[in-house]
Amino acid sequence: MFVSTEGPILHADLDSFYASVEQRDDPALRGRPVIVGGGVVLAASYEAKAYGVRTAMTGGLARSLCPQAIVVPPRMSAYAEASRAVFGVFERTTPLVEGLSIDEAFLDVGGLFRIAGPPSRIAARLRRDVAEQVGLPITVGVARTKFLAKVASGVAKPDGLLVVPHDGELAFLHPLPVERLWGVGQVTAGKLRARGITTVGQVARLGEATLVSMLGRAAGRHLHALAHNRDPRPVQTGRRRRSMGAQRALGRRRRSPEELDAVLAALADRLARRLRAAGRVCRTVTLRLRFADFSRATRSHTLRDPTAQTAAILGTARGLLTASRTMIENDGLTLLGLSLSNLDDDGAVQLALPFDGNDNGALDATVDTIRTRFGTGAVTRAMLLGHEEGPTVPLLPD
DNA sequence: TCTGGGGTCCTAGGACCC
DNA sequence: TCTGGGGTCCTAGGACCC
Repeated sequence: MFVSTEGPILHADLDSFYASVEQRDDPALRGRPVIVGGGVVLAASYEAKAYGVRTAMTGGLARSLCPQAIVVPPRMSAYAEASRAVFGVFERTTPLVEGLSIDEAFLDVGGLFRIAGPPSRIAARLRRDVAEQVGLPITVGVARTKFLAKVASGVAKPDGLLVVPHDGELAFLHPLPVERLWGVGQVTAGKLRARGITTVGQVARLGEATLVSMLGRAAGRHLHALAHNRDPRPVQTGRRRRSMGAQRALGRRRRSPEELDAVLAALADRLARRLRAAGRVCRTVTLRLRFADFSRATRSHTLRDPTAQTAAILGTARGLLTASRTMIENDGLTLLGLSLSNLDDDGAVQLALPFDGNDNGALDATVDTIRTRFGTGAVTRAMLLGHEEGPTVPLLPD
């Protein structure tokens, strides 16, 4: 983990990311309203947004708003690849990159002035590099703090660049609607609106104690600080994920216990593989349930010993599912999810040996060598690592 | 229109320990 | 016999983000 010194900070955010990748890869989609995703809108091109189509909207509503939209299924691997390429551009701009999601990041460019010029020039070049090297539009907000840089990119979208000058921070911030504040969603905006508060400037005039009594301690303090543009958080590289999850929507049809168990087993298997591929272990297994009325419930169990084994994770998940049987039968289950948290690094030692892929005998010999040296039980996983970017193939079952 | 899939952080009560 | 204050961990729920 590396923590930076002090701004200026860029917030770089790809525009309508999935839809832009689709338009990049299929010229027939350019300039036309594009919706990625079927049941729910995962992303909409700006041409579709002009008709009111929004992310997370149901497909039916989106099509009724924009009947001429072209709906394409998501291609997650293409987006992951595009994301890697864009983050490559980020890393060549500055080593101080904090990824926030697949399509946005903070970049600390303080200290680059002498070699790269002022932040506005760095940001302009970043946008040009992403356009030329990856073929995607990206918006960049520049400010002294993370929070303000993020607000700036939100205001500048799409395909824009906005620099908030040091002496114009509050003049920029205070006229904005409260929804622009990071962390203010529907619920919080509703609470504020109920008191007649619609702009950031109005929030700033409220005392911290008032905000805390309205929104709770953390949210109140957070909002108070942001409204006054106080955000000391540095750009942090190397942040690690704290949980890992997978879920499956089930529709409204009633599912048999056997069907549910099959879904659960698939989720546990997928997660355990991802956990092992990341070299990590978990201690807490959480079952996520959603019901016909869209209410949700979670049931969790914390293990004594951390694990990344499919069997241990699935066994725990099965226990939680069994304990939730009555709820599931009464309320109509529509989604089943599993989440792993309390993550830690796998303590395993990894030993890699060169191996001629054409010679199966060489693999056995390698495993034997390790077993002779470290004991029969020492080899719990054998992975075939490809040259360069090749896949990692597990050779022994867990 | 009838609602995906992947995450982060905070709150609050109870158990337990010193 | 009745009692304080502080801390950590676990569980469940909720807001929010992309």
